[in-house]
Amino acid sequence: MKKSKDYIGEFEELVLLAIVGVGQGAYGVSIHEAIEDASNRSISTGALYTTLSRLEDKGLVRSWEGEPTSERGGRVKRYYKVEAAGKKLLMEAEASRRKLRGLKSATI
Amino acid sequence: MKKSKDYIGEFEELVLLAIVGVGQGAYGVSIHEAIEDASNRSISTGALYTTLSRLEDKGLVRSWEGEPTSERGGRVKRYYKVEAAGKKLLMEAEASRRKLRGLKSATI
DNA sequence: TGATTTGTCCTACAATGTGATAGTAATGGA
DNA sequence: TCCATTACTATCACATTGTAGGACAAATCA
Repeated sequence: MKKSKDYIGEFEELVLLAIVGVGQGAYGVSIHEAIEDASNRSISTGALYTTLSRLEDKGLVRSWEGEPTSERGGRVKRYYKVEAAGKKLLMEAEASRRKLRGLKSATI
Repeated sequence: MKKSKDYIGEFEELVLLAIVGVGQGAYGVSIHEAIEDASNRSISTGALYTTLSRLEDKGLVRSWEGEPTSERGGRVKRYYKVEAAGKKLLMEAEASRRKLRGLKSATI
C-alpha cells in the first residue's frame, strides 16, 4: 500500500462508487457491469483490473478471494470493498464540486 | 478544436465547474482561486493553463482577450467561458455518478 | 480430453495532471 | 527614462491515470 495522493482520478472515482453501490459481492464482473450501465460507455476489463489494482496499492480498496462456485466456469472471484480512506476521498471529491457549483454564478 | 472523448478527467471537471461558477469575468487567476478554495489543495498555475488550453482544443471552452486594465501590472487577461459541449459533459459525469450512488447498497 | 465458460491479470501506450520556470506587458518611482 | 515590481499567461518535461487487447487460469460439460 503506497501513500496515496489527496485526490482520485475520474475513472478511479467511478470504480470506487461502483464497488460501494454493488455492495456485498462486488467483484470484477459485477463492478464492470455497474460502471457500463451507469456511464453508457464501454469499459475494457483490462482498464478495470488495472485500476482496481492501483486503488489497492494506494490502500483505497481491499480485496480477497472467494470460493469457487459450482457454475460452469465458476472460477474463483476476487471480491472488493472500499476502505475508509477511499470513502473519505469520494466525499472530498464530491464536496469540491459542490462548492464550485455553489458559487453565485453557477447554473449547472 | 479536436474531437473530444466522451468524458472529462478529474481536474478538467474542476476547471469547467470553476469557470461556470465564477461566471462573467472568469480568467486564469480567478479560476485558479476558485479551484484552490473549493478543493483545499494547491494548484500550480502551469497545471491550470495547460488544462485550459487542452479544454479549448477539445472545444469545451472558448477564450478571448480582454482589455488591459489600469492597475499596476494590469496585463491583458484571457477570459474563459464553457461551451455547450462542455456543459453537456459536466452533466453526464454527474449523471453517471448519481446512477452509481443510486444503486441499492450505496451508502455514500 | 478438449471445447466452452467465467474470471483475473499483464503489457504497452495514450491522455491527463503537475511543478518548475520562463516570458510579456503594464505601472510607479528614483 | 529606466528598472524593479506587479499581474498574468505560456511552455516543458515528467509523473500519474486511463485504456485496449490479449494472455492466462480454473472449473464444467459432453
